[in-house]
Amino acid sequence: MNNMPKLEILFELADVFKVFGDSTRLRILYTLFDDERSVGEIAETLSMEQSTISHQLRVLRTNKLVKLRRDGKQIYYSLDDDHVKKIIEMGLDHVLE
Amino acid sequence: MNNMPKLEILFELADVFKVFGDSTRLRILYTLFDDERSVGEIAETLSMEQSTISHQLRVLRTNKLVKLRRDGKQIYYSLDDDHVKKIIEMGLDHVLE
DNA sequence: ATAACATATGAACAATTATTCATATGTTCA
DNA sequence: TGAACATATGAATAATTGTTCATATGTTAT
Repeated sequence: MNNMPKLEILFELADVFKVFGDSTRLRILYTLFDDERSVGEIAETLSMEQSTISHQLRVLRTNKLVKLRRDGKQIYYSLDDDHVKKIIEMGLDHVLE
Repeated sequence: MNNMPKLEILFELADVFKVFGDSTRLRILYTLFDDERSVGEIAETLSMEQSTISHQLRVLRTNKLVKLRRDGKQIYYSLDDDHVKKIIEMGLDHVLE
């Protein structure tokens, strides 16, 4: 895999890593590691403002890292992709070595 | 792997992803995928200022993604870690799917 | 229809960061 | 020693971004 991807792909790639490059978003993703959670549950778990969580969930959704399901008044978010866990664990390997 | 790491680790993890979250740094890393290169070679390959490359190499070095070797006037950089390729390829998988 | 609740959104602000320019440091060779 | 070259560094600037506050949208039950 020695060929540099096209610039356009590189920008997308950088954007994906940018999404992982924020501790709030990482915490949200970890909250969703096992199960779906509503926005309120996530906010309470992390002791952060509902608005902050909602904004960041939008970033995660735009980048296809989480998906959502509406159930009545609540909206439940869950991981959208198996890559998510793998990418995080790869990064963790690097950090912990 | 359902346990959320300590906050301190999460910050470090976010920092690592932040490093990958910039297209210039990704391009530099790709330039080093196969072989070491001097700062000047990298700058010329990417058609970017020597100073820009040097600044970003420092970021990469601080985060242990590249290492360096001096040879005369030139300094040759190379990937420091097998994780680097793997993390990038994981991200690329996500982008390309 | 209206109240109560859950979530999303827009504007504003503070903080971070990538790049450039100018210059400093370090190395080689005459 | 001094000139030429390679790389690093500091300051300045422009752009991006995370959070908060206030409010809008959407849903349920009465």
